[in-house]
Amino acid sequence: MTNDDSNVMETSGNRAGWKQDPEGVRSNILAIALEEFSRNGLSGARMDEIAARTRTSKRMIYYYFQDKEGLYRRVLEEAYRKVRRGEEALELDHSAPQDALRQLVEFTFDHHSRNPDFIRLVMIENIHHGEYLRQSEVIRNLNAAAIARVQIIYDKGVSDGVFRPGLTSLRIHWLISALSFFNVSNQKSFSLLFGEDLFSESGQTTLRTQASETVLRYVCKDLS
Amino acid sequence: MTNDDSNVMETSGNRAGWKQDPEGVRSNILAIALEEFSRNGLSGARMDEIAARTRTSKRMIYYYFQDKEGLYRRVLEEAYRKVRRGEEALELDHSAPQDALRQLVEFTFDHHSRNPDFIRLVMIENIHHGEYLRQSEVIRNLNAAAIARVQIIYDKGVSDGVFRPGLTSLRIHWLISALSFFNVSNQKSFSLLFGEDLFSESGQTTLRTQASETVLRYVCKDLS
DNA sequence: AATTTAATGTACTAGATAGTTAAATACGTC
DNA sequence: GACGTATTTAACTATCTAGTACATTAAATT
Repeated sequence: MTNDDSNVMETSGNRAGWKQDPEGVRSNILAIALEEFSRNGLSGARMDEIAARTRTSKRMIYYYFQDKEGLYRRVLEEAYRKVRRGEEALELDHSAPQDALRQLVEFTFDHHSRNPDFIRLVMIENIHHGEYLRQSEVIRNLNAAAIARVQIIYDKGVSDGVFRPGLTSLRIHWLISALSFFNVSNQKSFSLLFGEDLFSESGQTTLRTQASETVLRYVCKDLS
Repeated sequence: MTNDDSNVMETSGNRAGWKQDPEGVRSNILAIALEEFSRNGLSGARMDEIAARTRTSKRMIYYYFQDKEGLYRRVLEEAYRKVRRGEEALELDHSAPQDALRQLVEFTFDHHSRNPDFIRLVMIENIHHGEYLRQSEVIRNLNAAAIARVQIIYDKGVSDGVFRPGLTSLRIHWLISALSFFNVSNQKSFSLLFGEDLFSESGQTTLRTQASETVLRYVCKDLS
């Protein structure tokens, strides 16, 4: 009879007073998982490691996200959402087309540079042949905006007579992405093979200018 | 007495007549390992799977390459060597600078496109922060040639008065690499988000032209 | 021919890792 | 305030995986 109480006490330990906080727990898991997947890749990341760094336990990860791939998918979605939200900060519509385009390129360049975790996730996703990106309708709907932004600037530039006609916003967007993405994605290999000059603070400033110059020279009718 | 013979026979199986072929075995292992690492990444690749696809056994992989990382390092080195050998095929020194540069860009664009396994290895290596690239002195010595090739063309163009001065061969090489690399590395994510148009056969032809145009417009004094 | 060395095959193991089982605790609702 | 559901904990397991021990055969050397 009297033993029951003591048994319960013995195993209770620090479980005495915990508060429920589903949303907090979920977002805490996602934040840590983003770091781990981004650092180590899908197969490289360890569920035990993620769990340990979390304020909760491994069981909760499976409770909320089913399995490792489910967690990865949610991390990917969340990363895209966050980055796209960040892009909405840019406001440039009433500038001259050349200025607007320059601003767009330099903003994108900086934005990628500030979000290396996101870049790494996209790299990882490409390693996996876009398998998980393909499964997410959410993400696919977030990206029309990027093309539309270029389209507006380009159309204005053409009708102003400063941009050459015959280009497409898709290809201009591809060019901007290529320069901004590569700058982050291949920073390690490039600096190991060719030196660190381009990736110092001043090197990056110059490279950003080079990027916008490159795009402008590609799009403009005459060189300014 | 008489049992000894039969015992030996029973376990001998297909091991009767095998020939030694160290170099063949080594290169067979490397070729399969390249495919597996390139497809699945360092932590994603499975030693058992590599061994199974090999004409030899797992034991031999460890015999020749010590451990998984040792194998990966050799695969990386071999891939760089092979790709750099492929680049030596290009011969263009006595063309006009604009033509030479255009040829160089389009050659690089195609060369990357033909070697997706190599591109994937470089992506994977960047995910690993260039950890293994850093360890290989072999590779670091292979890359001066790429810059030198650009330098020759650029110097000629400047002294001919067709290229603008003040640029560096390093930055021009960075630009060429960015366009050629991104085209392969981000093909999956880009086509999933923005459609497959750029990656059809005709789309790629146009994109290659866009790449060389981009570089030329960046480098040339006046637009042709 | 005997002996040594290099190359290969087979079977195994220790540890890592994704995922589970079973039970306890908080919270909303009647 | 009793009851059912959502949330959380801790300990456990089956499997996967890198790496090894040990035996064996081909070639080189003497």
